[in-house]
Amino acid sequence: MKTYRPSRAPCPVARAARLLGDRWVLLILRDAFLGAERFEEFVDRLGINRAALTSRLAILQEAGLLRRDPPEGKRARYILTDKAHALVPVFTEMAGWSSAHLFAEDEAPARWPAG
Amino acid sequence: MKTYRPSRAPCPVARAARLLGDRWVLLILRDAFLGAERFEEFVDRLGINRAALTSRLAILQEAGLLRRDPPEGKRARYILTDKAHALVPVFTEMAGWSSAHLFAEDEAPARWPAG
DNA sequence: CCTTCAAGTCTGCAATCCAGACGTTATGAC
DNA sequence: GTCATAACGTCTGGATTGCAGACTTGAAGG
Repeated sequence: MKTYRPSRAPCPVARAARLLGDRWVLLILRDAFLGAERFEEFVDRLGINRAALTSRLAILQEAGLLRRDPPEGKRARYILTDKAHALVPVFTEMAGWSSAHLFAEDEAPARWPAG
Repeated sequence: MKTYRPSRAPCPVARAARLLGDRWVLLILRDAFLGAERFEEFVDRLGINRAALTSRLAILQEAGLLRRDPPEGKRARYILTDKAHALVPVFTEMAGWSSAHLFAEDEAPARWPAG
């Protein structure tokens, strides 16, 4: 199981990259911003393998971006913390850049956040 | 060798995640923004494996973020394209969030961009 | 021609990924 | 209460990806 050892590099980009430089972490956060909270919900929406999801959820909890409610037991919800909500502008910038540069002219990027 | 198949998801975050959801890609772009241009320079600064660097440079060229000069042959420089320069605000937001949330109170984040 | 350096390539091994099966505990229907 | 179902993981085996470090190749300098 993949675990999280936070970076101690003095460069903030390097620290962020250790956490955010992972496809699943970015997609899980995206879906969490869009309202996903439960384990099965992430599995269904992302098509992620269950073991991979388990490890990413653990990483995000260790990093303080998700809180498990309840902390033990089944049927938990994964709730975004303030620290995670502070990431919204990063995602917004990323979505803006992506919409401008990763889509062909005849393609319409979906809005983010959705709504 | 890891190759780049761009995402065709309609969600811009999903497309960006395919490209930027990789620790090395983020760090290579960071160093390129800070002036790195040559293969050995990235190896020395990042401690990245040469094969891994080769694959990431190929991905960044396919994605249109780096241009190889000259296109063939040895002793090349890797130059950021306009598309890559447009990513600077994403890195700035990311560095701001990281500085605010990934550093303890008694730690001083290095500035980014450096200077 | 000989050396050095830049820019990869190759090899072998370790970590990670995924599909899919399985286990366990809550929850709701009756 | 008890039975069925759903939620939340764990486990296994095989494929893919990753890395360290040695090797290769071509250009430049002397």
